[in-house]
Amino acid sequence: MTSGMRPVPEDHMAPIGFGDHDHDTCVENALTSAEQLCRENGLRLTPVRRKVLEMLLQEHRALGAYAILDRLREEGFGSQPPVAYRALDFLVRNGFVHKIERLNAFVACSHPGATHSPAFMICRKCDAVAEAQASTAKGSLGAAARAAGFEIERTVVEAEGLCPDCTKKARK
Amino acid sequence: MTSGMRPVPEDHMAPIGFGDHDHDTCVENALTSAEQLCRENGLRLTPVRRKVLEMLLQEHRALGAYAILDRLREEGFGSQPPVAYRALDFLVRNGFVHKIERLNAFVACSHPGATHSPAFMICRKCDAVAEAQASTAKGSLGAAARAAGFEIERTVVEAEGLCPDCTKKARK
DNA sequence: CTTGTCATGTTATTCCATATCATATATCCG
DNA sequence: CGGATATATGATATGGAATAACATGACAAG
Repeated sequence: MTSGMRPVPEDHMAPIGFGDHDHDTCVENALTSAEQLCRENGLRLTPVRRKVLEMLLQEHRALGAYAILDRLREEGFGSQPPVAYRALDFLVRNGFVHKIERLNAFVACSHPGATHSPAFMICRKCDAVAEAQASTAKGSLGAAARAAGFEIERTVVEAEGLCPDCTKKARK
Repeated sequence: MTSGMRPVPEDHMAPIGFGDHDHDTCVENALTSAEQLCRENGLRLTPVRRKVLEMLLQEHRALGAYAILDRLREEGFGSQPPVAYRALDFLVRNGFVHKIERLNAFVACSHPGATHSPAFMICRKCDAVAEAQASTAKGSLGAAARAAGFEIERTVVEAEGLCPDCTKKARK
């Protein structure tokens, strides 16, 4: 995704929360749009890469590299770590997937194709992950960085806590 | 640090950047104040824990658990992973040390004793780490979280980029 | 003294990640 | 077309991060 970036339409930004939605359609759409994005940008969404993206879209949770690897093996792909890591590297580099540093794990991006610095809400109970925009960090951290002479290139913002579902369950 | 928390005086907040400073004194002071904080709060800053804290204070960089472990071995402490991880756990739990998720590594806190949600600036070239305040994330992320019904308990904010020194060197 | 708690030691295992070398498959260009 | 170049996969090995599980020691409270 070195070129062809464009802001994503608002209506695609909406369903990034913990709410219910038509998951099959959601996965379908995401895969189709990923294919198109790759075509437009001369990227190769090879079978392994597509499979890994599909797996991550199926979950709305972070998957570890070895969980991914296990499933790849079941599907008849190579089963050595580099297979998963290379696919993940491609998907992360091109904005289809994000790494959750807190968990050393990966989630599908909620609105690929958009230039964005994501922020994540991670449920410590069920590992669900929701993506939001993190224009925020530019604010006071940006000021601190300017003051210190530090050049920010990338920012990781990850909030840990309880998702709506688990909050409800906890109250019972 | 379950009690006895108090805002840290402004003059202690200042030297959190990348600038030069009298390092020996800085380490000394930090250790002394850690000891006092522990005494006040009924915490035991045992030899291993003290040593680990001292090591982290010596560097102004993140150290991996195994780097720490190596040095512990040299100093005659136990050399199995749990030794380091337990000491680190204590230091993190009580606010003397922070974990840098991006690096799977640890840094000494710049102003322990203060209730704070830290933000970090991490140099991708030399691994130097500076700590700043992250009141920021409460802003737009907080709004997103409220909208989604997500209860934030902790926030990780880590900016990656080039520190002043490495920026200068890069320009040459 | 014994019971409980906290800290440490030790062994083993699991998970995360990458270096390296070999092989295959596109893609570009003469 | 055919060869050069870049990109993708396969496979082996290894290193680093993290924790589970079990045993021992130190010490304070009852």
